Amino acid sequence: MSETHLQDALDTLKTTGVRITPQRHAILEYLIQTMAHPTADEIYKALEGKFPNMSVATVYNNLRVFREVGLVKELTFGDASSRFDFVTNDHYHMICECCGTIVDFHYPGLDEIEHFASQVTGFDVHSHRLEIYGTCPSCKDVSAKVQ
Amino acid sequence: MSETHLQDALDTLKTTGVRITPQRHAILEYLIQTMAHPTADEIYKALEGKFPNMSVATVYNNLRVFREVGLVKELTFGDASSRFDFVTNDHYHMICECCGTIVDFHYPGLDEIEHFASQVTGFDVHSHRLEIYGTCPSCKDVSAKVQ
DNA sequence: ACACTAATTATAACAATTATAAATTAATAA
DNA sequence: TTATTAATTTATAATTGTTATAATTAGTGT
Repeated sequence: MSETHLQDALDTLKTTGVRITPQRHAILEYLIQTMAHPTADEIYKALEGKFPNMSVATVYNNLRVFREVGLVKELTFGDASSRFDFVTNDHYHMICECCGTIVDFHYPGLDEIEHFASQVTGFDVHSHRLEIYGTCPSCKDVSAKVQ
Repeated sequence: MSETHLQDALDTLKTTGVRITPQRHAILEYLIQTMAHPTADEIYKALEGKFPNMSVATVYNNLRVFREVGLVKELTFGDASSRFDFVTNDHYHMICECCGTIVDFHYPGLDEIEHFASQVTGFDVHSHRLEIYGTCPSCKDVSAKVQ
């Protein structure tokens, strides 16, 4: 399954005329395999073993390329650095305000609100972004024990 | 109307034990009056005339204070700097991907999806964030003319 | 008006990201 | 397969948004 994701991604690069370098291959592979919505620096550190000479700039450059081609989404929260998410089917993010964990969940698209907003504002709608914030089960446990 | 907003905000500061300084007064006033969802730097520049000696740090510090007290929301998009929004009643943001304009629109809360997500993930839900991206009417006009 | 403490200022530090230029390399066609 | 060429990587410096620090200033309750 993640194999086909990788293959599809590589095909996308090919058809859009983006060269497939070992670094790009590795970054994509890592993004697809991880569940962690990593930062650029985390990706950089994760691939340090395989590519001791890789520059941080390469990670940033390629994440930008992937985003432009639509393979990757950039998530910006309040904190310092962006997180990156390989684009699969539609899903939203539930974020723990205590420990920062991000969990994916699926929900039917919010067409209704998109349509409403378009009517009210006169904008053409392209996309939307939704995140839900709360406390994850394990942080709930911890705070229960502390009390 | 914005008068009462300001008064309410000052009351909130008083009851939470946050000192009311001329700088804080001015920042709040500016945030309430503007429709522009400004960045910290824009606020700083807007108040330069009134407070020639004010430091950027003061703007950042006070925006953090206001956020902690619940008077202000911090909006982080893909671009470099955060934008700040005085909290009134619930509204969402429609953002033009062409020129960056942010327009508010009202919509009944998304309780259903919050509840669903809570069920699926086991999180306690605190809040959510929704933005819709598109093209504003004036950018549509421009691109129509160019063609 | 005084004292106490928090807030402001000026400055430096920091951290994420981007720009630059030289060296390398993937893709293409001969 | 090899030569060519333009894209990519690397190393480094620069930039920018934001935060920390320490000294000075100024609100607020008495």
